[in-house]
Parts: sequence; C-alpha cells; structure tokens
Amino acid sequence: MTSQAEPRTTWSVGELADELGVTTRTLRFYEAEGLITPARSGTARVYDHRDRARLRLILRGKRFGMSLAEIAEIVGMYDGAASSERKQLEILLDRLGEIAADLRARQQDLARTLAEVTEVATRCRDRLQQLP
Amino acid sequence: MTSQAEPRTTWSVGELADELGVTTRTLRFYEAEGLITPARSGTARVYDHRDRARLRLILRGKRFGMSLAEIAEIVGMYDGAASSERKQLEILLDRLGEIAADLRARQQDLARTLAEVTEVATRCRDRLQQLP
DNA sequence: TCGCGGGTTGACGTTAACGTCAAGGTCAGG
DNA sequence: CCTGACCTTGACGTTAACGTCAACCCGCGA
Repeated sequence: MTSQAEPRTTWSVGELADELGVTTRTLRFYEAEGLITPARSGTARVYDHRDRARLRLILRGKRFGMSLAEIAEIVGMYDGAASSERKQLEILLDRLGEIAADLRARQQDLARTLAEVTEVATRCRDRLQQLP
Repeated sequence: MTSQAEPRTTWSVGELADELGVTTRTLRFYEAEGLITPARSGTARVYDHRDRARLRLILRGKRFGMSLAEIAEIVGMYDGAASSERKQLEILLDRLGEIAADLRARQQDLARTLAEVTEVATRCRDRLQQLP
C-alpha cells in the first residue's frame, strides 16, 4: 500500500510561515508589497512550490542584508527573463554580473573577518594559558 | 625636508565621517548609543586610531546585517577582554566561537548563492546565443 | 568686524518591516 | 448548534537607525 509520505504540493499561510520560520503577517506583507502572488482557494491563500522557492530566495536576500525593494527588483527580473526578450535578458545579465561581483566582495570581507576573529580567539586562549 | 605625508593621528567628526562614508549624525548617534567615546578638545570631538578602528569594526558588523545592539555587545566584550579576568576571557572565547560558526555558515550560504547566480547567468547567455 | 565654514546640543520627522489588535468568515468535531 | 482552529481584511502601533532643522558657539582670513 502506498504508505509513501506523499510530498506536499501546496501550503496554507500558517503552514508555510511555520516552515520558513516567519509569521503569517510577514507573508501577507510580502504579498501586499508585490513580492509574491499566491493562488486563492475562495478567499484563502494557497502557496505552491514556485511560491515557496521564491520565498526562500527572498529570505536569503534578507539574510544578506538586502532591502525588500532590492529583492523585489531582482525576483521581478527573474520573472521578466522568462519572457526571453533580448533586451530583458541583457539587462538581467548585467544585473547578475553586479550581484556576483558584490557577492565575491562579501566573500573577501567575510574571510578577512573570520581570520580576525579566530586570531583574537587564539590570543585569548594564550592569555588563558598564562593565568592558572 | 620632510615632505613626508605625515600620517594622520587624529580626526574631527567631519573628516572621519567622510573617510568612512557616513554622516556626522551617524557618528554622534553611535556615541549616544555608547558604541564609541571619542576624546574632546573643549566641546569638539577628537577621534584617534582606536576610535577609527572601532568604527571600522562597527561598520563591518552592519554590512553583515548585525544590529547596533549586537555590535555593541561584541565590541564591549573586546574591551572587557583587556581586563584579563579569567571569567571574562572565557565568556569572550565562547562568544567568539559562536561568531566564527555563524560566519562559516554565512560562507556556505554565500557560496551556494553565488553558484546559483552564476548558473542563472550561464543559462541566460545560452538563451541569448539562440536568439540572433 | 564680518561672515563663513566648521563644530555643538536638543528635538522632532521619517522609513522599512513588520507587530498587534479588531471584527468578521468558514469548516470539522463533539 | 456551538466551539475552536484556522483564515480574511483593515487599521493603527512599534522599533531601529538615522535625517533634518533650529539655535547656538568658535576660530580665522579678508
């Protein structure tokens, strides 16, 4: 018998909010800001895989310190890219280049910071050794 | 004659703000929040190298999306560590471990994102090739 | 001496990203 | 039929991190 754990295919606000670790208010807010447009079953929101993936993207952007406006611009371009209009694609490609450059800069920044932190930790341990 | 560009040793608010790419208001705000305590020449603020380094730390923290409160906690511990009290050092060491772990997690996140971005860019270029 | 380019302290305004009610619809279980 | 757990749309409150403005002082080059 198919005792298979049928993998989820749609979600309600509450379910998805729980899974993503945010509140339902947040999801509704994002919708009001035009970041997502889930389907409706009557009046209730119904999120599918695309919505879910998109939200993951949005939250990742947030972790990187982007504003919702910036995020909206980017995810909007992803959509526009599907239209496969030459001009659109070129713009997107340009923007992707900028983003990649920014990410690489962050990697440098992160690496430097991590080095500093571990160095401070080392000095800290040294001092502790000299105490007891 | 010593036409050496005497390296700066102190700064006024305006000078330091310019160098760091923030406004004087920001520096005053950080002081009000207890993040820095520059010396005074009469009533005017005078920043030295330590203040400058500290501000760089603060701004880096901001780039990583930390709140000023979190940053205050950390830089505060750096100060407390100078006291070389065993307990203080152990607490700091602990916290540094957490921070390092967080930074490494961010590195993973960043790497994944960068990979995705470059992949999208590649697909984008492919599509462009198939158009003309 | 005058005005200009700095500096100072309040005090109030602003923006983003939600939190927090209030007031109500819907549907399954007991 | 009623309760409880969800969902809905407003509308207003909140917090962080400054921006902005007013009113003031201070030194200095013309």
